[in-house]
Amino acid sequence: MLGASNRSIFSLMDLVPKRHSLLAETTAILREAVRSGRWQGSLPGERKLCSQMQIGRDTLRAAIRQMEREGLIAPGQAGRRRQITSVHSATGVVDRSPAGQHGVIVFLTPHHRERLHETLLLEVDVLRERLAGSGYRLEVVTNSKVFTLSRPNKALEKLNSDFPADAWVLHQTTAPIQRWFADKGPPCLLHGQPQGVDLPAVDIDYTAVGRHAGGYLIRQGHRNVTLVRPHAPLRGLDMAEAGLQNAFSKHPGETLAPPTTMRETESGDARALAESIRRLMQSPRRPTALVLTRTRQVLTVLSFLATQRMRVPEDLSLIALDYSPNFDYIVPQIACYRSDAETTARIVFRKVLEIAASGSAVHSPQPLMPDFIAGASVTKLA
Amino acid sequence: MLGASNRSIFSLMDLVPKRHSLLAETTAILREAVRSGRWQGSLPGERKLCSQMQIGRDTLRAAIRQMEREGLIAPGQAGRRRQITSVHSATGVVDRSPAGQHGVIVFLTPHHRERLHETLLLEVDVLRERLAGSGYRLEVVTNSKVFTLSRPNKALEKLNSDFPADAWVLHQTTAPIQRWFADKGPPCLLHGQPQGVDLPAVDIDYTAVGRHAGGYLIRQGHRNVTLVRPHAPLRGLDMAEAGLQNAFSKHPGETLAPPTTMRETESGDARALAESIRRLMQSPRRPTALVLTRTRQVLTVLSFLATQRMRVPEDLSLIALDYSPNFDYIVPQIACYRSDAETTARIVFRKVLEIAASGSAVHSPQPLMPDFIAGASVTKLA
DNA sequence: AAAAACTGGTTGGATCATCAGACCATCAGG
DNA sequence: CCTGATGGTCTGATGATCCAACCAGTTTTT
Repeated sequence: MLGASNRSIFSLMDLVPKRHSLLAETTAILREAVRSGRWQGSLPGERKLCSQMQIGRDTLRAAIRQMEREGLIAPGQAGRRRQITSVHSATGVVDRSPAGQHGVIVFLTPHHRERLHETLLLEVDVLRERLAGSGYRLEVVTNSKVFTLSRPNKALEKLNSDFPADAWVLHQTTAPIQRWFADKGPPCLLHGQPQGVDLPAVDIDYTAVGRHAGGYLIRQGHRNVTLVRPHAPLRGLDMAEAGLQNAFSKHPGETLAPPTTMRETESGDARALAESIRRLMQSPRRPTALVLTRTRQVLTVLSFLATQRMRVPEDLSLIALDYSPNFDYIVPQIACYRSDAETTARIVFRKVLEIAASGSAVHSPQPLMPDFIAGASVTKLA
Repeated sequence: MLGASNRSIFSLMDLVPKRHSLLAETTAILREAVRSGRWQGSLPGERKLCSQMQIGRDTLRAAIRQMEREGLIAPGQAGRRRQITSVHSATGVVDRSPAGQHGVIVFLTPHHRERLHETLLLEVDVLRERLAGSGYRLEVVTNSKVFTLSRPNKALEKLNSDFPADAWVLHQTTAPIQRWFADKGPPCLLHGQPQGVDLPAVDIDYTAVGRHAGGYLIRQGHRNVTLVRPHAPLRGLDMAEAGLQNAFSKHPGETLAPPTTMRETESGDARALAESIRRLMQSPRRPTALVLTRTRQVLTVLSFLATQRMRVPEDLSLIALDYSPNFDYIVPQIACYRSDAETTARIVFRKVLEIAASGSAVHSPQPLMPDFIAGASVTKLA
């Protein structure tokens, strides 16, 4: 008997207390009330309603805004009461996650699973761990064709029926995918920048990062800078580019030429990037510093420069807008922007849990700002 | 009934959302855990507990204070763990709860979680995913002090009582840890080489890898080779070293000087490794090729050589016994040995499931053999 | 026996959800 | 036209929660 003493009947899951959001509860109750035809035609006034529900007006309005998004209530007009548009529940948003039952969250990413960025990999793992503690299972869908199709609706419907989930986490998704989810898709959280849709999102403030990097390079004396970005049409990249441009255009006391942008080929191939860098370094407008948006670009550029017997930062400065633990193993320490995977995972976890439980969530109040690591890969010019 | 009046069937109560307090939930959960005899004698430390429960320390302490008032827990004393006063049914009465009960598997690794090798990270995630599908939860214990202690028994006992698990996966564990588990520890699976104990293990055949690498270098004309290994006393490293030596000593028709070995400093610091490489390259027995056992060494060596305007493979050939997806982004493609994380995870999954269910498992018949990727980082000498 | 690590206790400052109050422009109805 | 109700927006206050320190003891490790 003693030999079996270590067998545990306890799961760590038992230890994780459930977090409740007043907003989520409010939304659920309000949705049910509208759906069951409690009010005909229009809602009571906000002030009266929140006194009835014993909640603040902000909370009530957040819940109402959410239902507007779901199409249950028409957008409000000043002076008039809100109109109820539909009595039947849109997409059957039933009350979810009765205690003990297992829910499913799907994480959708364009990358191959084996090629997932280590920070993202860690984030997914932490997320999976936490979700398991709250009774949810995380499915990771990688390398789906929905990212390559120009008209992905059919594929998305199929994907959605293949993976019936309580909520989706959409990582680096394109505009058409986001639009489909916003229109008729299941509850979801954007892990990346929204592109013309109104969906809850969690992401880094790439504009601020780009601007900071630009300011730093300017202070270090760099006037000829090139940003290297992947081919993908992601808004985060646009923001980084805009932030960088902004830093150069708004620089006081001196008129600076705007930084240039180099787009990678669609394949993201290392050899192709190396060839582009070679041409760039031989061009008349040879930059003194590169702003890299992906950690893999750091490896490619660094190793390519080595083959040309060029040194970082003497011959070319590098600054990365992303971070990888591998940077710590590179000898001229790479100047970069580091965000904590566990922190991000925790935020995503809370939001996605709320979304899975209530159907949607309030929008993130403030974007994440990573820490700047001043490495030795940027040299100070005279 | 149909003729019922206009009088509303709705009560105002329906509209009032419930307010939950995290503190109340926490107290309830904690109380139940103590009452059911989850921990014997004393509670885990506050910091560990709140990380497990995913709550702040203040919240946890408030809950504990409440239970002190109830008399379930003795008042705390600085320096000592909290004692459970109400000893209730300490007998291992296994209340076989309904099906679907979660088991717990613990994955023990010496590395920081943020520094986990990407292949291992992927493997852990796949393992967690599969285990979740079989009703098990994977807990990852990283950076534990049991790896640095010369006599870790006490710490292991504490660890074991803090994490009651059905089975353990021991990644890169030292001999004393393995001995403790073999003697009185719970069921476990070694993810790495056994060191003087008889425990089920899953690992790569590093002897074969080392021998193959040696043979390949010899065929490419290299006669002066150095193996770079971390400081850790792991048998896998010894095996790789022995395999390499073996290839050189058994080479037919020619008597070769045995390859040398370079041990990293204990910290595994990039700058320290770079300094060692510098000395090595200036020594009279300057090697023509390095055999690297860790992927991070590839990054450090590569980037350090670049600072010296030395090129790979013209000035120094590199071959890695390990693999990282990042190698694909390095321009002279790194010769390396790649093993599939998903395959490894599948094997570990099956074994650990067997161990968790039965307490032991048959020993693995065949060790894993990774694929050799013939990269351009090894040059052919005359 | 000294050093290091861990323990409960305490503090101050952050963030966030929520609330309450105020102001405004708009609209309906007299 | 006036008046009151309505949605839209802003402010500051508050409490729950978290986090990073620091402290003074105790245990563990060397």
